[in-house]
Amino acid sequence: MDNKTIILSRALEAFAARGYDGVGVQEIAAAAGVTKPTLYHYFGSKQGLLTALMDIYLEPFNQQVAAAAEYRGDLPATLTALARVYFSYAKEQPVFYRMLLAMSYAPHNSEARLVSATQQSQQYHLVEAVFFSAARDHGNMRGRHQLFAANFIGLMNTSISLWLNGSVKLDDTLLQQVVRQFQYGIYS
Amino acid sequence: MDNKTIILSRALEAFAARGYDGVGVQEIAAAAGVTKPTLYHYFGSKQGLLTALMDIYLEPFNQQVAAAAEYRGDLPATLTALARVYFSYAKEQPVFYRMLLAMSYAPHNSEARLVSATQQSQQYHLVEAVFFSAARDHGNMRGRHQLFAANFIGLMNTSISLWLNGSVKLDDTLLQQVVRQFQYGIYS
DNA sequence: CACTTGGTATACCGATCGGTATAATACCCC
DNA sequence: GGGGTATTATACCGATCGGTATACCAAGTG
Repeated sequence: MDNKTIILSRALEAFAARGYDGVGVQEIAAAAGVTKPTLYHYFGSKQGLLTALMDIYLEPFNQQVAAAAEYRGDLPATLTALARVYFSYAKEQPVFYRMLLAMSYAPHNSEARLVSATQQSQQYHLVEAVFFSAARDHGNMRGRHQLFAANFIGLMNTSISLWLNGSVKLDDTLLQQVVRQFQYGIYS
Repeated sequence: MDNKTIILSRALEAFAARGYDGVGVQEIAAAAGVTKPTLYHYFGSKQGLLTALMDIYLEPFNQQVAAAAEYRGDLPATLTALARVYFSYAKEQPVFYRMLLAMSYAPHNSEARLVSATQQSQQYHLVEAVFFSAARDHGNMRGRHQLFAANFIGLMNTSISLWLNGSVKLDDTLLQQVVRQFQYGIYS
């Protein structure tokens, strides 16, 4: 691994463990076995380092979500596909997902939030679009896309959060439970 | 208002807006119109300031939750009462609730998380106990108390989060929706 | 009056913050 | 071998970090 990759890896670990504001650039450089100017050569700034992290890890995730979010008339199937993408990505990149969760709920004016907001809202809109399309087939859902999207993503993140803490197994059983739990409440 | 109260108030605003790590003690003192030694006279440390904030705001909240979490054989009624407490408290103390949400999802080793963890887990256990008791009447719930508690609190927080961003109205209609959305998924 | 007590300010501490100017390497292409 | 280009380290910047030693001052108490 070259230094650039090592820096990214150590930065991710540190940010996920103690938060963007809780970690100094110096510390990341030391953990990566380089000095600060090396880090600044590659990323320009602390914010640039976080942006690079988000770009690298979030892009493939967003693509998978976009693919799973294509609504073809079967809402349960679409939701299951979406949950499968979320669960499998969390299992693939647990450390990054930890950081992502913290940033989703970080204060609105924090530096970390500003960097992550754009790309995360993309995902949100993709999920929202699913419910917007599905409203053609389920009239009683109309006007509640935003709430549904937020609730569905929230439910998935709750399970992933429990899994990250070692409280549950993130398997197909739980996935079906999440989809069912959410779905039954929709039609009411 | 005396200086102690002013400091607490300004600290809450700052922490909620930019996070515990993102705000310096100096800045809080300046916003309160005092100097650092005054702040340290009352709270001893930055962590002490956060602890004082959590104690003051969380104690009445926890008491209300404890009262609402008494299960008397009617699960829908208990959940509705719980949601009512959460919603009304969020409306009463929106700035504090913002800070609380951020801390719930903050990285595990961050200073802010360590301070807030104890008191927040109290609430979590209260809600979990509701489902544990309800499992006597609804056998199919058995063994899933933790997941149910996390999901229910998560659903409420999602709504409150949307409300804090001005996306939804936090009224009785939404409250019923949350309870129903959650409830229908339980019995499956 | 003398004396304590709680609250506040001036001025300072060492450490760390994010960031950089400069220069020395190491490598590749000519 | 020469000339770039990319990568790295030494050493430093001003600012801010959390925290404190000291002393002043107002209010209450004997």
